[in-house]
Amino acid sequence: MRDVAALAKVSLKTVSRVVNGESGVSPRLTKRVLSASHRLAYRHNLTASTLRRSDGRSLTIGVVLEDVANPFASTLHRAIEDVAVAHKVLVLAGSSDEDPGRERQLVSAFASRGVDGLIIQPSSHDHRYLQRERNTGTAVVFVDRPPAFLVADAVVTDNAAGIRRAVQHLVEQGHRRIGYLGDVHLIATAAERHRGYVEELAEQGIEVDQSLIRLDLRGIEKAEAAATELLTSSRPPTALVAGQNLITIGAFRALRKLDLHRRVALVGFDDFVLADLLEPGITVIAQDPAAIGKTAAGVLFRRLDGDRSPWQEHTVRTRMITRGSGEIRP
Amino acid sequence: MRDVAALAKVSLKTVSRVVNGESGVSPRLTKRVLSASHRLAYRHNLTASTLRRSDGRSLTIGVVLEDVANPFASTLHRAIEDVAVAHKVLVLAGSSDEDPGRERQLVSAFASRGVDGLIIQPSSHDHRYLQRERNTGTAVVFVDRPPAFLVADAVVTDNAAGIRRAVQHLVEQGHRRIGYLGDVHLIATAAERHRGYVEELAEQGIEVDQSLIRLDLRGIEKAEAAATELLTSSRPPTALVAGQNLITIGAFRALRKLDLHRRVALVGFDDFVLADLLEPGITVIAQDPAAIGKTAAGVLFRRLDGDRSPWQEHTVRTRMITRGSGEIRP
DNA sequence: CGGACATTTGACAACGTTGTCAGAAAGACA
DNA sequence: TGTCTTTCTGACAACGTTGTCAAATGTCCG
Repeated sequence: MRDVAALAKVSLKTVSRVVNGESGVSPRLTKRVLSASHRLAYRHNLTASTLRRSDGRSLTIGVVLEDVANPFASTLHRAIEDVAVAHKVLVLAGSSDEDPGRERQLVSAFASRGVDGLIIQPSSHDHRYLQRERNTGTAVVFVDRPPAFLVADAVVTDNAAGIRRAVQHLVEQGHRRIGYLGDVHLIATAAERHRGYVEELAEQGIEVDQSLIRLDLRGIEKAEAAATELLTSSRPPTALVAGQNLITIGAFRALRKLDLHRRVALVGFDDFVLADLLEPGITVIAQDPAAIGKTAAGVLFRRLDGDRSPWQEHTVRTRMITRGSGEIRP
Repeated sequence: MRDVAALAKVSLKTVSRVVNGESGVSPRLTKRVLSASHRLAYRHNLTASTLRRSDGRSLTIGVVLEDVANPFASTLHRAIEDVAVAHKVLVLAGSSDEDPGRERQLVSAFASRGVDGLIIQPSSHDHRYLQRERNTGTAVVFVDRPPAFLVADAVVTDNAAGIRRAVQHLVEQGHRRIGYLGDVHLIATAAERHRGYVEELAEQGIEVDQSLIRLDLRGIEKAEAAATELLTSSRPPTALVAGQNLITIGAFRALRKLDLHRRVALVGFDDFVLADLLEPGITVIAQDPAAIGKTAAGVLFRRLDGDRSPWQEHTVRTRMITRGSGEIRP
């Protein structure tokens, strides 16, 4: 910048003004500065700029995801990026692998780099530690799951309602023995979904049969094993509800191996690519990760723009996509 | 830091020494500083640190991907992150959407933030502009596709060899009329794959029939249309090679709709989830994005550690996964 | 033409840290 | 005890910017 100023024969401050697009520099000088900075291939140093600025903005936000390679998370990531780009902001992303310690490390590393805001898909079960970041002016928004022990903005799927829709749909097809395969119960969303299942059965006047429920299933293999167990029991279900992506795939694998995939109904929670190309196509309650990400980023930037309204939980609705597996009658 | 120094009754510089783990601070003072910084909830400001340091390291790298939500790219991303984490480095990620202008904007935004290195999945067809970043000490590594007009480190899949393996496999099953569905030819990897197809046919003594080849297919729909066209022509192929992920899916869709999925063979390039659950399972030439990412990040950090050896192109091998669709005989 | 006012420009300090270098304290040895 | 090392500590400047404030220049009016 000093070199540019020298070449353009103006002061440092004038160059700064031009670079930042501040008003009050005559066109003549602006042009001189621009041509000088172009000739010297000058590049603005945002590190120094951030340090000096009164608001300390780094034009960077941090995103903590369960795993950047997971399709749900990476779609979130992309939606956030699209909003960020429109604000000339870049995205630092990190994977927590469902590990609370890792989540905190990432937040800390982001904070050290002076991010303006954080979007967190939480793994931790206590977010009071984030109070410190908020006090220093960092905006925080949670996605996919609500925060614990901290009142904050969050954008979540309406999990219970989604599962209730699935159960209702199966009852409409004539099912009464509907099994449920759920994820680790400690995860707030998994608990919500299980709650939806229980509530809708009650609503439909069907008694909950614990022998048709398997929880704490992590990954395809566990789900496949649990589904196989249910399906080969003495009083098997005529339909299955899978509480998560990989569980749906595991359940389908089990159905296929037992050659029951055209006789037992299956509705999964969360859509996945190719669900339509399986035989039968898998009926799912689809979440909308892109909408979640877009909403969350929107909230974040509104906070950064000074929005001081009360913290709010935003709910993104699910959509049922019928493809065949959920329309099998008992 | 000033407050910590005051509370611990030491100088600023001593706090700095403790924070950076420099040697030569007595255990007594170290302890005092640590407890003071803990009491004040002090957080090291990496922005200021980067600005002042002689090497200017920001402990951040930038990654330009075609789309962070694309499975191939996000797997790359995750593999890079894992290596970066081990070096206490964070990852800024951005999507170029195959747009050269966007690629340059991202690189520029990363450079402004003082990234130590760049990993680029290129969309641009001229990378001379990166010379400037390299001159300022930023390490650059290309992934998935080689750079153009710039000699640099790159980590790529052995595309031609992979496709040759596919063709060879189909010939072994007795096929002679093998169709090829390829991606936009401007993309270096797509051209490589097409080359592999042509070369292997020559090797096998089969004449190339242009009526069996469709190039420049972008997305599932285009691929499906092209495959349908080939399959319904007067002299249709008995086997198809798909040059990319989405093209494979499009081709499979076409086969399914024409009810030819058990009569015409299909081998796809690049694996995808659930390829094993389709009927028949899809035989693919699998790339290894995790290995590409890991290798690229390894090269990058070696460069940052001072490796001055000549630029090199690293090749990651493909693997054929047979699942049924490629083993259909004519 | 002088004065009031608006616009444009620049000098200087400061952001929070680390590199340099010199000084103080502690230990070793005659 | 005095001197010479060695180890530890701190004062100060500097990194590349931007905020503040005052000075310089331009414009308009009576």
